[in-house]
Amino acid sequence: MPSTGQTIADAAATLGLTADTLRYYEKDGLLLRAVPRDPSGHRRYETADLRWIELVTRLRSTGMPIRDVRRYAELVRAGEGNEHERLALLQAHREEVLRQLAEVTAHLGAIEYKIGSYEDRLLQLERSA
Amino acid sequence: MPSTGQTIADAAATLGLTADTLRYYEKDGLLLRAVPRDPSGHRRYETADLRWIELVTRLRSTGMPIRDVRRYAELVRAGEGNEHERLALLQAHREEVLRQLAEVTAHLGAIEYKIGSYEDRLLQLERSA
DNA sequence: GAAGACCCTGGAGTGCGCTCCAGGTCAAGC
DNA sequence: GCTTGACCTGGAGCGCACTCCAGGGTCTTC
Repeated sequence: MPSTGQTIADAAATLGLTADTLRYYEKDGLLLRAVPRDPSGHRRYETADLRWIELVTRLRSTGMPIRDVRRYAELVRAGEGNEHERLALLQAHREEVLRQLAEVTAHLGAIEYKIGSYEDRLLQLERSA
Repeated sequence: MPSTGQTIADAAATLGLTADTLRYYEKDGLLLRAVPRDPSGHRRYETADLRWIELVTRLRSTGMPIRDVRRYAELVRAGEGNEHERLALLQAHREEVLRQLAEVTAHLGAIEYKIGSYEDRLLQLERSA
C-alpha cells in the first residue's frame, strides 16, 4: 500500500515554493495542522494541506505579512464562532491591496510617460542620422 | 541673503521620506549628484534634486530594487549616449510591474471570492437567528 | 552491505532596505 | 556665553522572510 499524499519535494513543486519554505511555514504556525507523516517520519501533504497553503501563498504574494497570515490561521484553527474576525482581517487586507494597486498603477503611469519620452527622443535621433 | 533650497527635514516632509533615508540614498549612489551644502555643511535640496528623488520614490514604490535604481542613476550621470540602455532598464521594469499587477490582481480575485463566501455565511447566520 | 537519494531537526546565516545611535559641529535666541 | 535644536558622520542594529547548513536517519538499488 503506497503512502498517501505528496512528498515535500512534490508539494514544493506543485505550489512553486521550496521545501525549506514549507517547513518554515509549518514551524511558524501558518498551517492549520502539523502535516501528517509517513512511517519513517517524512511529511506527506494531503489535498487539504495543499489547498490551505495555496491560500497562504495568495495572501503572501498580495503582500500580507507572515504575522497576519499566522493570525488568520489561528482563527481558522480555533473553529467556528470567529467568522466576523476572519472576515474583518481579509477585508482589511483587501483594502490594503487595493490601495497598493492604485499607488503602483499611478506611479507606473509616470514611469511610462518617461519611457515614452525616451522613445521619442531616440526616434528623433534615428531620423536625424 | 537666505540660503536657497530646502533643508533635509523639509525635503523629507515634501517627499514623504525620512531624513535618514535621504542620507542613505545619497550615500548609496541613488542620486545624480552630492546634494549641495550651506556654509555650515547642511544639505540644501534644490528643485532638481527633489524632482530626481521623486522619480526614485516612484521606481522604489513600484518595486525596483535599490541596485537597479543606482544603475539607472549611473547611466543618467554618465550623460548622453546611453539612452538605449536607460530605456531598456525602464522597459524591463515596466514589464515586471505589469507582471506583478496581473499576479496580485488575480490573487486578489480569489481572496475576494473568499470574502464573499464569509459574508454570505454570516448573513445566513443572522437570518436564522 | 555499500552507495545514493530523499528526508529529518535545530539553528545559524543572508539580503534587503532602511533605522537608529553616539559623539560632534554650528547658528540663533535668551 | 549658554542652552536649544537642527544637522553632520560613521557605523551598528533591526525586522522580515526566507535560505542554508551540519549531522543524522531511512529506503531502495545494485
